[in-house]
Amino acid sequence: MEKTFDPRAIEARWRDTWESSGWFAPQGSGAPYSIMIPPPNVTGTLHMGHAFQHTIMDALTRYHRMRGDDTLWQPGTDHAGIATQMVVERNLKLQGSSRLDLGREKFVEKVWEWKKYSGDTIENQIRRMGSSVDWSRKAFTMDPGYSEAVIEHFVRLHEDGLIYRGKRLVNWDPVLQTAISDLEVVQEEKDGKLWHFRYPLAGGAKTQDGLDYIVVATTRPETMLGDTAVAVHPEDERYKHLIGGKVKLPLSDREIPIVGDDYVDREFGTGCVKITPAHDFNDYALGQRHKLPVINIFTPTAAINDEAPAAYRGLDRFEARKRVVADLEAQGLLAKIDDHKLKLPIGDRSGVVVEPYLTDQWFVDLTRKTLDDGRPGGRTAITEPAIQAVEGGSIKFVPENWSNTYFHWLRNIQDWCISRQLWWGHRIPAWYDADGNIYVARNEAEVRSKYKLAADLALRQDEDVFDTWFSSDIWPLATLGWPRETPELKKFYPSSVLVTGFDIIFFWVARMVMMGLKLHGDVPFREVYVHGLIRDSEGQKMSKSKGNVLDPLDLVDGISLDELLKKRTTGLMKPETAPKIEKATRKDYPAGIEAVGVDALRYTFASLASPGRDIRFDFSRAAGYRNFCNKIWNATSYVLMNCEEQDPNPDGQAWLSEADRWIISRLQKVEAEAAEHFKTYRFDLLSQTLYQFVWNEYCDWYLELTKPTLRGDNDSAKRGTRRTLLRVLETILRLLHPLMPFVTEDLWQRVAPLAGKTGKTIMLQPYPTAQPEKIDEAAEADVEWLKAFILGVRQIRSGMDISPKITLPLLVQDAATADAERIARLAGSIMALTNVQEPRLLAVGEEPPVSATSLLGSMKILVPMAGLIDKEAELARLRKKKAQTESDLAKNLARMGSEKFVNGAPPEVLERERTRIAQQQQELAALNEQIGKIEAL
RNA sequence: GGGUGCUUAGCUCAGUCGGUAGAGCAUCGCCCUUACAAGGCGGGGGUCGACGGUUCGAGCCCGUCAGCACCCA
Repeated sequence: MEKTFDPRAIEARWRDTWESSGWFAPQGSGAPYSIMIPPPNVTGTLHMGHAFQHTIMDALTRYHRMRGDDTLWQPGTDHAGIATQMVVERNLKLQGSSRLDLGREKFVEKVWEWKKYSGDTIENQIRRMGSSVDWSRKAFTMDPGYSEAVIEHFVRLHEDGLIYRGKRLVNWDPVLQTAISDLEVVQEEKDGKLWHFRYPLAGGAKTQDGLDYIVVATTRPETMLGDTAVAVHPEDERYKHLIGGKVKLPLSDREIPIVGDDYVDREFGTGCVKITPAHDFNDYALGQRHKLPVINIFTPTAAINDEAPAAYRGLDRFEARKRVVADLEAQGLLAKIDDHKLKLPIGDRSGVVVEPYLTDQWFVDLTRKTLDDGRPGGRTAITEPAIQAVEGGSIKFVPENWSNTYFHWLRNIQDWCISRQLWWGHRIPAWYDADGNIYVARNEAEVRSKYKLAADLALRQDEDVFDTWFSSDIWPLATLGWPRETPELKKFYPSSVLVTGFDIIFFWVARMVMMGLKLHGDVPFREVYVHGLIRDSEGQKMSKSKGNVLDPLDLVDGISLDELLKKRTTGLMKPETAPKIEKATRKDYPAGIEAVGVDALRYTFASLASPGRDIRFDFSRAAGYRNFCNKIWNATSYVLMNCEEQDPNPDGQAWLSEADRWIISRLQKVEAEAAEHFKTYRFDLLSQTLYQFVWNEYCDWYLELTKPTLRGDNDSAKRGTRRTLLRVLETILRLLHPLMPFVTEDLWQRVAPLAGKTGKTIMLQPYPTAQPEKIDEAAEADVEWLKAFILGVRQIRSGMDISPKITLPLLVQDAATADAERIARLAGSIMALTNVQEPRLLAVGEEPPVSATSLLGSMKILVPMAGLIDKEAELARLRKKKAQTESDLAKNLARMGSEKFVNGAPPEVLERERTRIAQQQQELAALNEQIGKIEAL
């Protein structure tokens, strides 16, 4: 065996074997278990969040596969309409070309090229991480079959009257020139201005103060070109009398009405609000109530269009703002400018301010109870069932409180705008004739037959594509063959669990539930495990622009500082941030990043996966788990060295020592805990339990305790120990395998045959389960006593600074019968682990020589001081111990002295307290006696 | 404005049933002892954000406040 663990070689050895052997495909004879991967966007490469999420899914998948379940992990990728189109457009721009230069067909070809590149990269990353997805079923949201499903999805909803086309105010991204949904708009707080303008009153009207104008306040002066009213609160004494009158809209020379509406906040600004129905959602609603005209003043790129006065036409919205303000000021109509904090709606993809904009779009009805024709509306048919699925427990969120987020959103849901003015995506299956009639069916031929259209009637397909989420919302269905009733669909739908981040509960999770129920009558998954976000060590979100991203494979393989700097500083949207990024990177990773291997990285993710919490990624954790892998490697090396071909008669009679029975007993408890942690998705506790058991119990204590046995000459005991070493190790490897697949497979291949196991791979071996009958409390108590005894001796040695090479004499005073019996049985272990001579029990009344002392219950462990021990050091040690004991004892005495405690606490607590006090008093007496003796020297 | 989560050792975090606070990393001392120096052995380090309440007893339950993060409007 190689001396140290080399993750690279191991990973390379197993990756291909697993996949080419077909072991990732469903095959168990047990119950179906399935996980649908949240399909990564084909926008580039996978980041730490993906690696984290995939670790969890793979751990679950491997666990259930090992349990014999018929396990499917469905892989695939998402075409991610806007996001991918943007990436390709950016690349074109670098080459001096553009989407419009190429035209739709050529552009889409380019995107497919990119998709191939990005998709391959992503697949490769998934493979490298050891993710056991069933590649034979890999899917893409624009595969032909998938596309059919998307069309079916739309047509069915349309046939049920749940899809409509309408002219509505939508969020318009003037850079991408497409509508986007509410969810794709983020509100950002910015410092802005509040401009106050004078609008002259028409018809000689006057305010209460005798002014011939009113003042309106606005954060968006340019929209006044589209104003069609001024609104005041109907109860506002200042303006009440003006309602029904008009103002002369400056610059446009239109007269617009003054209306009263209680939407107006009297406290805000002047209490007079300009109303622009075409460019503000609230104004639009108010306009509808007052039947105001709607004047759209923007082009699709948010420049001023021909509806506005000639002077402003063609100006960009921000340019127009300056001009409007300047012109009003020139006319003496600018009253004042205040600083103002405002919320700006920003497109989450383009990063620019989006405009409320009036266009024709397709919507999914999610809000109507009943349709005009009496059929159920979207609220009844789609939204309510999705709420009920979680309320009624058909779907369970883990952690549970995410269901509140889910409910809140669904209960306040708006109709969903699903059309996008993009080129990359599923073309909407709707056709128009020259008269603007709309026909919806699966294809043009079906349109003609369905609507009985003449063969020569010219039809034009809708240019728009679907919102990406309108295709990913059927991911659990379409990947299994829906709308066809395939065997896979029957078996693996609903999937067992969805593993996802909270950021897409609305975008994706809720929509899958809605559509799964609507289209297939059942929920898409039984549980939703919601994990946190991966952040950097400072708690910042990782992003390219912040320069703090980590490529998971750079942790796996390691990366030099120079390489890392290059990666982080090239291709930045804002190249001027490069020096700052460089500085921060040099600070965080002065020597680059050391390779830790896949297993360690996965284990790190698991250990950090505490529920309801974001994760600060800390490299030192990964390094620690790399060491853990090495520890397992070396422990295996020891076991093999001592077990391989060591026993000519391995099946012979075996006697199990206390240590053997102890580790077997402990193993049962660990197995039970592991099962519990998997069930509750506590990968952090799982990793901790296994780490603790392997390192602190198996390696630190058990392996050490086997040494004297294996050096001894009791064949039966040696055989028992070898057998236990092997069997426990083999079990440990299986326990760890879902979290660290590579090293466990590699080691299992060597260990399993010796442990009497056969099989081509660990990944299809049964996951260990506890056998309660092997729990041995007596052996556990023996070993706990032994550990305490050994610790006592070691504390003396360490406290006295005695070299580990010196074999110490050892005396024991005041040993109880049970202690004496244990000493007799376990002396070999004590001697081996502490390098002492055989302990000698002092007879009753026998005066011991002056010694350094450790207490174990009522028993004193003594190391005679002659020639070995520093008087002052021992005194210091004893006094420290005494101080601790005194302080604890004082606390406990105070508690027992409290009447309230004595009267109120249950008897068992009081009993425990009394025992504790008695022990501490005894200990204190012993310490005092010992201190006195040494002081007297 | 409404909501959620967080605040525990120098750092990153566990803490289940309310019963004397744990891990990893870092740190200090000794040790290259035949599985492992990516290691072994031993040690130090905490007013559990603040205040109040419930309780015999609170890191944990309740309330108020502060700070941080996120979500929604």
